[in-house]
Amino acid sequence: MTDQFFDEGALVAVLTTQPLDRALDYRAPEGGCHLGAFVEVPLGPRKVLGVVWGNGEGGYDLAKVRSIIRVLDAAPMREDMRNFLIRAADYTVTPMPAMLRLATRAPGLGDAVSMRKVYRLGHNEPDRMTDARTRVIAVLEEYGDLAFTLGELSEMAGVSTSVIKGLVKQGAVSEEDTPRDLPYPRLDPNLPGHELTQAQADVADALKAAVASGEYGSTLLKGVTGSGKTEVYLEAVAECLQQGRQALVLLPEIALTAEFLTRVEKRFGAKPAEWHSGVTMTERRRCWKMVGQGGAQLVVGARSALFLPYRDLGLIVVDEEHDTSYKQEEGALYNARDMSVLRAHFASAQVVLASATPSLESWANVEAGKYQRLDLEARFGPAVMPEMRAIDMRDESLPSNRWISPTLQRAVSKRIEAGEQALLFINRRGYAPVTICRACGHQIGCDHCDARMVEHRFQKRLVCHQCGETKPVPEKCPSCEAVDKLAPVGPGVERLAEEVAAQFPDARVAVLSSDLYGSARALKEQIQSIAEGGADIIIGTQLVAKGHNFPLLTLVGVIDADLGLQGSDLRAAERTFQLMRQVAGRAGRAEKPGVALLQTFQPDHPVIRAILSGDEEGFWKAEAAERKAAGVPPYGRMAGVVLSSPNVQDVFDLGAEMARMDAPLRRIGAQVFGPAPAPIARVRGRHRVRLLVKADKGAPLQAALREWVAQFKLPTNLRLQLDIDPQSFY
DNA sequence: AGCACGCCGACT
DNA sequence: GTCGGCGTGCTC
Repeated sequence: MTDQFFDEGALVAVLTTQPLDRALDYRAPEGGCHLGAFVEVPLGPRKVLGVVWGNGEGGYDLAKVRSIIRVLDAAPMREDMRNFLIRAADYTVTPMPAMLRLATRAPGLGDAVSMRKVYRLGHNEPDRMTDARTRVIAVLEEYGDLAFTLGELSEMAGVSTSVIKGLVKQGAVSEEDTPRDLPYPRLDPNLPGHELTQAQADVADALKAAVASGEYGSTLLKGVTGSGKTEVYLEAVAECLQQGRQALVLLPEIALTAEFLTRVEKRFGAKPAEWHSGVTMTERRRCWKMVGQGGAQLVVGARSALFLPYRDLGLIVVDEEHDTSYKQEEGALYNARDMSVLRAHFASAQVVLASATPSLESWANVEAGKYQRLDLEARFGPAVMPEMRAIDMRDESLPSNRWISPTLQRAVSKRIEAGEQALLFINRRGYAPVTICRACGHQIGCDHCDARMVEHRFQKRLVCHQCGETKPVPEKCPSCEAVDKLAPVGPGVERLAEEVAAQFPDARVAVLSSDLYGSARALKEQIQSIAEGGADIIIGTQLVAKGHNFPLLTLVGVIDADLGLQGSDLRAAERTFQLMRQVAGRAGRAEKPGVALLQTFQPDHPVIRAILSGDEEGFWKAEAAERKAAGVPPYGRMAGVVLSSPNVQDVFDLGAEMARMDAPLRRIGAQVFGPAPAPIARVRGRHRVRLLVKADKGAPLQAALREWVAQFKLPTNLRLQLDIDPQSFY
């Protein structure tokens, strides 16, 4: 299947990353170009990035058609990638240029091939030998055919760079140009893998067989924490590499990559390519290029790694597939989990969705026969699932502004005395979620958003978790001007830490909250030191629910298990369930059995009961029945529309008009709800109004939405954002 | 997205 | 008169 070639001067359509609604015609440049080529084209007075998308459409004054300036130094975009982008744009109702931008996020894509000088042993003898020269030659001889940069070589030989330059002049050392972006070290899939139990080996074999088929397929790999999920899917990666195809492992959290890279290195003898917001520009460019040339066999990354130009992608693993951070919430709105399945379709690749607590979507896809399901039940070694119990907060006497019940406190003390670790989980960052005036009841809000500001005592400031705005804690109430009446209300991690310090004065306490660490590295070091026993009590947010291994941990206390149960979010019950199970899974991963204690005011709530009884299938079935009855995802389809503008009147007017003119939606049996002020009604000075569209599962929702939205002319400055399958409903 | 063009109010 | 506000339209 060779890609079409266009001779010089041929009329071609080029899709650019500029927000135009269609491809424009250009002439193929000198030397011609391939279909899919990354090119630079003139657009008005500017030069922009584009991709050769097909034959020219014609119909434009031929005299005005301009020529492609040049073909960029990158492998042409492959047909499966082009088709994937088209379908992804269609599904998410995203304009093609925005979709193309996701696929061209390579720093320096437009640059000329970047070269650097490397040095190796030359053919001549130097005119005379000196100590320094001898050392240089010795280093080069020792490493045989390997070449080094000037800096590397001078350091290894312990000589100044001028010594090497002198040897180059005489031909004793040769200097050559090589491309700056080098392939990643080869991964060896034939190295012995982790020893697997029979059950694990069976699951691994099933995955390997799927990969070996060379066809599309999806598998839900369900395994409780510590069941060896990672080891098992790494065997599928091994099979994929053996087939000579590329593999991608998506992780929801950058903080998890470092640990994962080490595991890959242990299994395959080298580190894979890495792609997320934390890697340097140089590394990203190398990764993008090498993925396209086949110089990277395995990529580990965040959701955007899905848009890299793989040459031959054979396997996508979505680890912790239920994690909400797979949903991109800004710009192009897509869910990397769903898009993985789409991409795999076009690439004839396998998808493995791994989780201890799968999303209801994936569970339903298994029920519908779309995904294969493989379970890893047995835990590694002697550890068993922790015992889970509720602490009924109605029976506990707890003074105000205290959050650790006497029962929980006793349990923690016991663990510390035994030399074990306890984890206290609270899903709120900062010191206190609300700052209230005791004189007038005013709650301090953000000046730019409608969100309440969260006190961060650590930073000595109030922070808006919506827009990031910060300000100092005011001395007097901004509303009634009363002095010294502002009081923090409710618990956050920082405040809980304060209480822990007061109640357990001799314990070593570690706080794990994403905003306390400047870098992923600092966070990783902290996690490492905790795992080695550097703390008695760990206080953590959401962050601790994600896959870290703490062998000494035997008690998990959930401060407020009711958080997230209430509210209108349709996924609230599901999230609470997943979170509780995961946090509980932290306890007793190694030899010692663990206990999880959930503080709750609603011990009889079905979610709390399902968690405590461990009846997972029961929870899923009950939740599925409720969603089916309500006609909501995954048994119905939803889309969100957010209108935003600096002008309040504009958003409400258009919102009301859109709700009224809903004929295109009614034709497919869909309903519109709203307009309502979006749950955060103001963000960065823009007023937001939201409408929700609900349709039947089989309804052609996207087409109807396009038709519906096309009826309206947006005032300048008013933005309309469509969100297919919205995740959050706040 | 940029950038030019063009049509209205305030000004040296 | 003309400077400059930004709404409208075009880019092969």
